[in-house]
Amino acid sequence: MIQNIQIRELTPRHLRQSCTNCSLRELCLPIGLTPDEMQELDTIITQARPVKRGEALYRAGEPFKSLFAIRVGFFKASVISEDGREQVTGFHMSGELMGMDAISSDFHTCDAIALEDSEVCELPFGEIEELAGDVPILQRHLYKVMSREIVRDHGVMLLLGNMKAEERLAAFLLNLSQRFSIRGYSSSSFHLRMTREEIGSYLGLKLETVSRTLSKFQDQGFIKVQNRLIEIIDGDSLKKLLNNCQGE
Amino acid sequence: MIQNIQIRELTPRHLRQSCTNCSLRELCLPIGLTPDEMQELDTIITQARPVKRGEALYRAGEPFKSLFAIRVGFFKASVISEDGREQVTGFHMSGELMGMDAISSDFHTCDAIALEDSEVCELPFGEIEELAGDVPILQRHLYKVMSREIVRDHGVMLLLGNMKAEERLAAFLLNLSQRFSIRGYSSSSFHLRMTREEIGSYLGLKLETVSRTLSKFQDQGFIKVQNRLIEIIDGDSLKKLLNNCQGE
DNA sequence: TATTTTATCTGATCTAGATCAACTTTAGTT
DNA sequence: AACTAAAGTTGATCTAGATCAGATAAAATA
Repeated sequence: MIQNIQIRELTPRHLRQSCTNCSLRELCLPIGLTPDEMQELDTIITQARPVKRGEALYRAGEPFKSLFAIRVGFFKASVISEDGREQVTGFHMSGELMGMDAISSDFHTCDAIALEDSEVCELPFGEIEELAGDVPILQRHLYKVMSREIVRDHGVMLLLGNMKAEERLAAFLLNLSQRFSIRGYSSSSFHLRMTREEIGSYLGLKLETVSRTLSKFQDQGFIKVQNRLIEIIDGDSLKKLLNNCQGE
Repeated sequence: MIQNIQIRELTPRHLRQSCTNCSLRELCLPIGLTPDEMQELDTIITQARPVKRGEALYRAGEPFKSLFAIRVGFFKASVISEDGREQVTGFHMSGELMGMDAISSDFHTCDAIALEDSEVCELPFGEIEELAGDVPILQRHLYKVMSREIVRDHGVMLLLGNMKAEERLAAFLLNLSQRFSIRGYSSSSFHLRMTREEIGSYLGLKLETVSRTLSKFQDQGFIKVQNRLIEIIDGDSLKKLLNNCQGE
């Protein structure tokens, strides 16, 4: 089930904790560190950095220095081929870690673009790595986060390789819904931060198909669409659409 | 360029070194360990395990204990949806590491099936992890290998989301060719270990389309196809096919 | 507020690749 | 070697989604 692939360690409770500095406590790093270890982690992490809508957090080809944890906001990650075609590889929201693709070559391989005014914590990878050598739970956590990204990518491959347009859109909406819900936002009503074209790029569809399919869902009474505001009226029907493609 | 995404640290020279035990020396772990560290790594790694063609190395849902390094042979990794549709997420050959997707949840999320008689080294993850805490170069290497998998997956997304059937097949053949070449095998003549259906699953195409496209390439004089034996006659034309989709 | 510019929707076609079907070849098995 | 099952090829159709085109509508900017 594509909408369950995005397993999270975040819970609304964690999000609700006060977040005085840019610590990862509330973000994406493990519960279970000692106060000392926490302290050390905090010293590594630089001040929160704002990224305005439309700005790049990093771009493919830039040298890799840090991972980034999204504190608030919304990003797209995409690979651009030389002729300018864009493949969106993911949409990322608060509490998620970006930039792991860059570890392998020491250069970023994607662009990361803010789709709304955002704030990130910079995690200098060298220092994180060093600390991880001393703090097994942190090391383990990094492996898990990277592994989760791999699992997520496999889910997208399944979607792109096997699903029909309606199934892709349904999976996409349910996945967003679930992720907003986990962060304490409404699961039934949310604002799309991306264009139809970006959705299409992610789902391997043209923007017209995205638009048409959303309209169709609206006609069927599954959702209500007002430009980028989505209201999910009948999530069960959306899920059924997905099951048709997976469960017998 | 899809065929360049698979960056490797292996060189034919490494492969040609004698390989007395199942050590990772020749496989996929870093050059640069001290003899002592090597020693320690060797003690962790259990005896080479044979996997017969058709057998599963592991299956989705099984508890995760170890990563596997392919010593010799060829595997496919795939996610199976409940209705039985298969999405092949990758083909893996000697020197590659499998099972990293399982770290996130402690359960395997893919099936790994041998496509020819193979041999793997089992790397108990708990112990590897522990050793990595003491051996920064090993730790770094693990991060890199996982990151590389993420990059590879993004390449597949680009392929599935943006490319036409001919482009996909061309990318696929060139990628295989390159990987065989790196391992000291011919880059211009190789045996496909997988069925047309498995190729299709990986590339998001039906087996008929795979078959037809291979025939077309043969008619155009790009390749020679004799069942599963592929001979690349005009690799430049294949590359040009790819450039059409990427370079302007 | 007026004016661009950019995003979205919807209809009318077109087409790449899926689907259906029949046949051939290869590989396993007795 | 004969037999069976599995894999591959090729042709004929069909269709989901792409493409092309024009009309709105929203958002950014002057």
